[in-house]
Amino acid sequence: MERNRRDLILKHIVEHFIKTALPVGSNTLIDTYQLPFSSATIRNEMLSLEQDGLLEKTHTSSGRIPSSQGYQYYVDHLRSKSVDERIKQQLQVMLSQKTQSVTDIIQKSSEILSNMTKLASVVLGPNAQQEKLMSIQITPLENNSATAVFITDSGYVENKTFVLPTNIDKEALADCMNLINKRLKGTPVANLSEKMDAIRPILEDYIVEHDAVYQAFAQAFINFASERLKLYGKDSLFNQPEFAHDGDKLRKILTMLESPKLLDEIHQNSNNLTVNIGNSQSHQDLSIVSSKLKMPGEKEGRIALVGPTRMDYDRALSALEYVTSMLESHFEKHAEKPVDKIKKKEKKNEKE
Amino acid sequence: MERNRRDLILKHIVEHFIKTALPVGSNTLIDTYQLPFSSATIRNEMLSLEQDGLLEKTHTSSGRIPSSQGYQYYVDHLRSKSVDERIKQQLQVMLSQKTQSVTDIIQKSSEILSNMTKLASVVLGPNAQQEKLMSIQITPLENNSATAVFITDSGYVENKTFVLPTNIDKEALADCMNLINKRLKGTPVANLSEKMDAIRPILEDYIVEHDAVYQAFAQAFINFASERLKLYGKDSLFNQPEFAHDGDKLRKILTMLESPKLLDEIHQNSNNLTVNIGNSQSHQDLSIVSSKLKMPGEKEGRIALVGPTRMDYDRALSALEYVTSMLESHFEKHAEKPVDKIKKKEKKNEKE
DNA sequence: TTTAGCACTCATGGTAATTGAATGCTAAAG
DNA sequence: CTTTAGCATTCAATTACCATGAGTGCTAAA
Repeated sequence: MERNRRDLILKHIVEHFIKTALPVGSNTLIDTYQLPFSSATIRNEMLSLEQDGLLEKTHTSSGRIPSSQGYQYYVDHLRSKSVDERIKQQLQVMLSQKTQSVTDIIQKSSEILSNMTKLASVVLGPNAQQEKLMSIQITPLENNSATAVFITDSGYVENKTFVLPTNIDKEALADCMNLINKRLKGTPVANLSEKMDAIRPILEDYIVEHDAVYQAFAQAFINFASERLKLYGKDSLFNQPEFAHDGDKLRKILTMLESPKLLDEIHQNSNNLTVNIGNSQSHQDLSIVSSKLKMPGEKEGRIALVGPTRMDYDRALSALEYVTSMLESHFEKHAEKPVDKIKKKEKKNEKE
Repeated sequence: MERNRRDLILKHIVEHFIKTALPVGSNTLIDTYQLPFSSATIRNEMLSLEQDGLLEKTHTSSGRIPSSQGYQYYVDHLRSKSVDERIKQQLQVMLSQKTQSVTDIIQKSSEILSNMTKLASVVLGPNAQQEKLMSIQITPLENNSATAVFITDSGYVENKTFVLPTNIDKEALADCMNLINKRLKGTPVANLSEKMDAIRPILEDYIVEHDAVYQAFAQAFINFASERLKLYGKDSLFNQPEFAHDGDKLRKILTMLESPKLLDEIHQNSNNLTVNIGNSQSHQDLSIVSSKLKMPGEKEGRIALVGPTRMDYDRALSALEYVTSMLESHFEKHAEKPVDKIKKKEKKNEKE
């Protein structure tokens, strides 16, 4: 009973503060939630909660706000784990659309998440370093140039356009491409530069400035190394009152959102679901919740929601859990019973 | 003589206001620039300038700030057209590096511009609608999926990953790809959906859910339509005093910067060099200067600098003009005398 | 035509004075 | 032993007020 009241009060404080962004006092609490205790009782509990490090005061005679620990406790024991019906709906509608690529789906999911939670959502693709190069294709364009397209086994595409001599022999080009393809196919991205080194002598036969080409390719490979990251709903953060009238803070956060530090922080987590409340060395007033996402082909990515420490953890976590689990089962389902898109000519009659 | 003084005063007011972001009064003007007139004279001129709509007051007894017209007049007649040496240097260093793709070069130029002007720089690629499809390649990946890569004649690459049946026949896939390739190669992006329609009956031979595939491809083609846009140095704007302590305004601007309206606005200009001072319906306190950029292959893009109405127009315009003209001549030079990257085996001896 | 002088305006910044939401504590009531 | 009522106290936030000074427009003299 006692424990219950304590928890109840903490829960209400956290949730009320999440809504209002204002320190919450004993009377407000009673008035809004019609608790069957007196303000004094609440105050006593709050004092105890504060002594245990779950609450904080902004100044001597202010209401309480949750501390990081308070949030953590709330997340661990108190949140209601209720998934917003609108998210379920939207996700279902989205997933029911056919002909979507994996990245399309993830992107749209991320947008839904961002819209519904009013948080910035970050998608971290699988680490390209572990992927294998599937194909290199060089396509001659008009005007003395050619585009090289690199594809990894998970379907990640990187491309680079080069200027070529006007009188380039197409055969030589094709030869060159075949050579490179043969040697590099299947190589993990991480070992690409190494392998490039090995072909270098052979390259010299085809290419005058083999050093230049080497560097150019190496550059393209480095691009693979940069994490594949998408950021959605950055704007949502603007509407958070804690940032609205503090241009300075807002600025810091926005720059931070695009810094690699954030990536590191998210990427380091390998747990299924992680919550990072204000611990973020990158910025104090920021919290990150993230979830692992198994993608087709044994690849693993992460989806994260980033927002102010005072974020609606219940909503964010529930939504995140729901979305990732739905996505995973969707991917599984479609791996087993794939959409019959392409068939042999002979199978035509099986249609429908 | 009179006209001269008037202009001189206007010039100083504009430039001083650009520096300080503070309304500038008669005394300040004399003190800072040691003008050989009395404050009263300046005041008279300022009054006249105000009556002509070139200056404004923030309140009855404040100094003057330039109006949009004032800026416009300054841009048209008063600016010194001096190019910062550092830009020349940086650009030269950048261009001297070999093995850079066209987009690399443009991107880096844009970054230099943004750094040097402290403005956000926007790069608008050529309108993909006018480009022709050069090649469609479908690469089967592991795990029942395949990536389709579309390349236009200017080297723009679009890709899409699909899930495929586990038991897909590679031959059928190759056939299908060859068919699509044959029929679609050379088609302007704008006519792509139309042409797709034509192949539809043939597609049915290969593909069960030809409608799904049709839609999927159509979707990819639509992506071409979306302007190819890069935004750099957004952060630079944060440091502008007019936004620094007005989170609300900053928010509006940032959202605006990523809205399609901006694109439209930039894209509608076809002039060599355009200045858009506060006219922008998208946002009042924003100015856009943009310049046409001829890219290799008769393609045209635009580079724009976006910033507060109170931006250093001289610096911005000069830098923009300089950079675009340098880029164009660089592209021309390398079209005529291209880097000899690839050669036929037989030509090996010509090396160096 | 220019300038000196002057009265006037008004944003800016600082210092009270006031308010009120919250607290902690004590002592009584359950 | 727990809860509650009552009360003095604290302190952020709001408001009021005043002084400052940069700036203006206007008039009259140079």
